[in-house]
Amino acid sequence: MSLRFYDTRAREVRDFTPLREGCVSLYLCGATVQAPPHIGHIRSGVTFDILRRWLLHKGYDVTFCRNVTDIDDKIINLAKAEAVEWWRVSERNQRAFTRAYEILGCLPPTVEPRATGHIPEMIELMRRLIDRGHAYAADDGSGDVYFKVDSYPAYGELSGQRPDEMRDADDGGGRAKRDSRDFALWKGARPGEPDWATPWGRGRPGWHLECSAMATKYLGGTFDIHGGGLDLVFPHHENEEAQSRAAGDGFARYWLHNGMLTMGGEKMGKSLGNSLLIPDVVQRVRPVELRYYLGQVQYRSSQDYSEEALHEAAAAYQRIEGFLTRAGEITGPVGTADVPAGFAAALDDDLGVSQALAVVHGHVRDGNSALAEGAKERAAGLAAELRAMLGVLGVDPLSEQWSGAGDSGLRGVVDALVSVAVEQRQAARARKDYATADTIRDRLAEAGIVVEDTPNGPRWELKHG
RNA sequence: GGUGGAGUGGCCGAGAGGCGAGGCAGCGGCCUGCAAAGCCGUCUACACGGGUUCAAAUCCCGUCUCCACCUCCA
Repeated sequence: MSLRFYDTRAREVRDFTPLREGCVSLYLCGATVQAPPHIGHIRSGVTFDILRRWLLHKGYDVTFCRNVTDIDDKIINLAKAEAVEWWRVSERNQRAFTRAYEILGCLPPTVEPRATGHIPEMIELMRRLIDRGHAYAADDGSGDVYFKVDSYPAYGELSGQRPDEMRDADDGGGRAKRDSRDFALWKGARPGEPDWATPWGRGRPGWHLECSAMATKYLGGTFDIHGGGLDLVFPHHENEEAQSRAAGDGFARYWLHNGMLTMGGEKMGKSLGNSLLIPDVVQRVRPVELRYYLGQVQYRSSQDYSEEALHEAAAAYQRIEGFLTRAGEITGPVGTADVPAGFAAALDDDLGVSQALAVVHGHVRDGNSALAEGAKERAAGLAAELRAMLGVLGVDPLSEQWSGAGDSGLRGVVDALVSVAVEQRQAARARKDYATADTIRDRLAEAGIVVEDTPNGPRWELKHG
């Protein structure tokens, strides 16, 4: 089966063929860095990280551009409230995003451009739009530049909106708009706010312009995939597409949008006061378990966060992890293999992770059976395929990211210490002194160490969560 | 008012005209000194009301409920 995606614009699943054979250009609307990320932002990050890993696995050369919008009203207002420069706010939050992506094991983007670093590109794009009659500088000398929506008949095609049916925009700043649907490409300077010079006066970027400018700079006038959250379809992506196409670019060939993360059925949002921040959540489960949780639901569905579901996901992940750990202990280091066909077919079909996970769990079950039967080769083969699948999903417990290689020095020490206790317990068991044996096991458990008796003797590991 | 999406077993979540996704939890069994882990079995569900069909969770009509977007938003 070939790779296919649900394209928001076409409103259907389409076979994916890249513009240039063997290469995929991918643009993701990253963050407007006005606050630290909550787990909804990171769900989006994980979704597109899985997409990227799958494309890489399939052999594509992926150029992944994830932008940072480092200036907007909220950033400016926050800076005012804190009496600091605007860039201190955006830098601080950008670092929080970067940390969060790292903690969750998202591969760094090929390029991560920031809006304010691309003012010349934005000016050039506005120039093209004005020359073609699709934009105008405000007559009032404010420095505002607007996109002329009625000059672009296809406006609304991406989001399925009909301009006539839309509610009147009320974006406050529209001082000199000729039509209420026109949107600001550029906002004229206001006292005490950052601004940059343009041929139409000083000012700062409007929201949508930066993505068009940066996407085309790094990926070309036409590129393969544009991704982002479902809440960006309108107006952000509609406006991006309008700007770029009106300027003569082809822009995105496929539009992918991830569903929202909700809490109690309501969208998680910075402004809604129901944000769960990454540092809080990774207190409750390990980062890899959070990633597994966020990545287990098909990306277009909304996902309702709950503590219970989070812990269920952690339990499911630990089961997978347990098999790989035991397989490694019994059969030796787990090797590499390709992913099973069923897994590949599931991911090819619009990133069907739930189907893919059914294959993952099937391998875990079969692998456990193989271990129990002493079928080492079979177990090793299944473990290798399992690792390949988990690698695509970004949750391979044996990968450098998650294997905890950093503690290896301490681990040896702990192993030696635990071994002393375990040997004493074995001695007690041998003389059928089960009270002593159980006491030792209980005390280790209190210390966070789980001892299991297996046909190959006792083994131990650290308890999670 | 417009646009789009969703309602599945105790819970999370796939699927999409017949052939029990998967996970978590529970229960029973095997294993174990007892556990743990694991394996096997079990709980057979698709918002509601009609209809089409040999057959509907899946198609059609209607109803209800919820969500997202149309305003900053991943």
